[in-house]
Amino acid sequence: MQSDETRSFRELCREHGIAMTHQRQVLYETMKTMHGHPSPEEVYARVKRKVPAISLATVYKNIHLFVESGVFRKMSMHHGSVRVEMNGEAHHHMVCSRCREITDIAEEDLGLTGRRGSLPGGFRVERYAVDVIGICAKCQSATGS
Amino acid sequence: MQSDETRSFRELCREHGIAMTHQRQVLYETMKTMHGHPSPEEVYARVKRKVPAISLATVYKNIHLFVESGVFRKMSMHHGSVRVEMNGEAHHHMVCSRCREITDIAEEDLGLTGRRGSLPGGFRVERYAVDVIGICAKCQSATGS
DNA sequence: TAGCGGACGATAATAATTATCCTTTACAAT
DNA sequence: ATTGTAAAGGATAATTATTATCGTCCGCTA
Repeated sequence: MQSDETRSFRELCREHGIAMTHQRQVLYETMKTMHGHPSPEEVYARVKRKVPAISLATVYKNIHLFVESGVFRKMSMHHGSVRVEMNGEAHHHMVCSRCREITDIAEEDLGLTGRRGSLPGGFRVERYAVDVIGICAKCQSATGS
Repeated sequence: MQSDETRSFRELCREHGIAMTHQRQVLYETMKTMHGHPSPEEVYARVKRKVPAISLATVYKNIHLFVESGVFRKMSMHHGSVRVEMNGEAHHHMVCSRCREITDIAEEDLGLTGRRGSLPGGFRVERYAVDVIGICAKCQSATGS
């Protein structure tokens, strides 16, 4: 007997040309429930609850695999470590230069219009990653500045 | 006797409230001559030619000090290590997702229009940091893809 | 279901950065 | 100019994040 989740994950793996394993499935489903920009260590801690014997190396290897095969997106990092993007919508980031907190902002709320097509030097554009650097509301009220 | 450079660096230090040392002066003047986004190791290698006894730790400590006190700007990193921005003009970055090379692009060449003022959540905007993710010309011709 | 290549787990190794600790220097007050 | 003190430098140990290695085991195709 095979659950719906397992069946669809098996298909997802096939689409992306990777083998389906128990660890990968738990990893994938755990990550899907996480919000924000989890670090490998945070993912590891969560997955360990379901698969206690899992190795941190496996978490790293599969996060990379997911990113390379396009299952998840790696975000441009302002944290000190690799982070994965759990928000599937087109969006960008507001980075507080004081407390380093990173908040998502929807692309339409940003009101940015970029030139599509090609850029100087024959660079082929895949996507834009915009970081808005500034001061978040919390830090503004904290110091009054 | 004191050279003009030394005199002005002494002033710079005073303005930023930091002590003036020989190592700091050489570090500062060396970095000013470097282009692109040098890594601490690269800066270290260069400075070593002038001050062979300098320690890598000193380079790190002072790069941080320069960034914190506003002498130089830290760039959002897509390299694996901390980089300092040596281009004073308003510009953004094109990041090759294949070879990781980062090239500057002038703000006007990017042709983006941003909404100034405040964003959702009361976030006060200081500046935008745009990374254009894509494939550079070299990697395009290398694989033909 | 057999066989093989890839995946897993444990852990060593590496890279980047930071902390420690002792010596030396810069700077302000004398 | 002299000196006291806090900060800076140098050497290196420690830490953190990540990757490589390697023997064993499992998923997938024939």
